[in-house]
Amino acid sequence: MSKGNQKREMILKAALDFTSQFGLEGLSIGVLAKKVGMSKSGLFGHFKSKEKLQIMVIDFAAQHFTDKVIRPAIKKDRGLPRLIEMMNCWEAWSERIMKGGCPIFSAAIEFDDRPGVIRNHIQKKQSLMIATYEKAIELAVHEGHLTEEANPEQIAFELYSNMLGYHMYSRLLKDKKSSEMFKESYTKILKPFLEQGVIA
Amino acid sequence: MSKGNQKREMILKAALDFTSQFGLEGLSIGVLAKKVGMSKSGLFGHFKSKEKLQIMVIDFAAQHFTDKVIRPAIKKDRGLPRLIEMMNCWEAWSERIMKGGCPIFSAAIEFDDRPGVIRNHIQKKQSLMIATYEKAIELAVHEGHLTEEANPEQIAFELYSNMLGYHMYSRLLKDKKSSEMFKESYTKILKPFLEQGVIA
DNA sequence: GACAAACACGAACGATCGTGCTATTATGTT
DNA sequence: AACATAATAGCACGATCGTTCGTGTTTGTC
Repeated sequence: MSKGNQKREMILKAALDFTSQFGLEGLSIGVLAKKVGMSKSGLFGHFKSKEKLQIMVIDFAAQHFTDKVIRPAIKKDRGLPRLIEMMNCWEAWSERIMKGGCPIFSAAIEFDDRPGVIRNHIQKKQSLMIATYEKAIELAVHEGHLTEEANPEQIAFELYSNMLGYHMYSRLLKDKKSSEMFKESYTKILKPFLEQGVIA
Repeated sequence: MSKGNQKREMILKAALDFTSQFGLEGLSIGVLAKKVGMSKSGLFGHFKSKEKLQIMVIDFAAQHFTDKVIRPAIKKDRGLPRLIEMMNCWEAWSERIMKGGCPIFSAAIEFDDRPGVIRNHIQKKQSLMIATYEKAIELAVHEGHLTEEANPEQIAFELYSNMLGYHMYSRLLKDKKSSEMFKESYTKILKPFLEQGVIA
C-alpha cells in the first residue's frame, strides 16, 4: 500500500473513533486534523469534501464490522452456532472495540430524516447487515436447527431491535444488567423455533 | 399564561420539530429564529444559553410524550389493555405526530457518549419512561393478566428494544412492514406470560 | 397614567466551520 | 538522476455559530 493510502487509513481510523462518539455530523475536519497531527487543508486534500469523508467513514465502519463480527462468525458452524456468534461478536464489537458504541447506529439515527447521499449510503449498509442476519437465520432453518415456522424477516427485525436496545441500555443508561438482558432476550426470540434436541 | 410564556411555548414547539429531524445538536438558534420569525438575539433572550434551550426542548418532548402516549393510555383499563395502548400510542406518536420520529431517541443516541448536563437530563427522562413501562407491566401481573413469571424489568427492555427497532425500520429503512412486525414482535414478547383466557 | 419588568431588535464579537489557492516537500516511475 | 504526481502546509475566504451589549418597545402592576 502506498504511503498516502496508509495515512488515509490512519485518518479514517481516527474519524471512526470520533464518529462513534460524536456522530457523523459532529465530525469536524479541523478537530480531526488536530487529533492526527495534520493541517486542516492537508487532511482535506485526502477527501476533497466533507461529504466524501463521511461516506468513506461509513464504508470504513462497515468494513470494520465485517472484520470483527461477520468474519469470526463464519468460522463457526452454519446455522444456530453462527447466528449466536454473530450476536455475541456484535456485542463485543459495540461494547469494547468501538469506544462510543456502534457508529452505524449513531449515524443512522442522525441521518434518518435527512435525505441525501449520506442517508442513502447508511441505508444501504444497514439493509445489507440485516440481510446478512436474515441469511444466517435461513441457514439455521435449512440446517434443521430452527423449525420451518421461523420467519427470517421477522426474527431479524427482533434481533436487530434487541441490538438497539442493548446499545441504549449499555451506553446511555449504563445499566449493568444490559448484557444479561440482551442474551436473555435473543434466547427468548429464538426459543419458540428451536427444533427438539437443539440447544441454543 | 403571559404573552412571553406563550411565545416561548411556540418556539419550543418549533424547536421540537427541528430536533426530531436534525437532532439536539443540529438545532441552531439562528435557523430556529428564522423559522419562527424572530431575531437571533430576541429568541436567545428567552433561554439565556443554548444548553438551557436544549434542556427545555427535552422537557418539552417529555411533556409531549406524556400528553400523547401516557395520558391516553391511562384511560384504558389497568393491566394489559393499558400496556398495549401505550405501545400503540407510542407508535402513532413517533410515526405521525412527530415528523422526524421520536425526538428522545435521536437525542439519546446523539448524547450517549458526551458527559454533561444534557446527557444526564436525557438519561433521567429515558429512565423515567422505562420505569413507567415497568410499572404498567407490574400492574398487568397484579391484575392477573400476566403470570408471576413475567419479569417487568426484562420485558420492559424487550418492549423498549422493539420501539427502537420500529423507529429504525420505519424511519431509515422505510420498511412498509415495520408496523406489522412491531405488533407481531410485542405480541410475541408478551405471549409466554399470558394467563389462560386472557387475549392480548 | 406612571413605572418597572419583560420582550425584542440590530450590530458586533471571537470562534469555528468547510473550502479554495499557492507553494513546498515527499514519493513513485521511468 | 529526471520528472510527474501526490501529500502537506499556510493563509484567507465567506458563512455560520453562540453570545453580549445597548436601545428601544411592549406588557403587566400599582
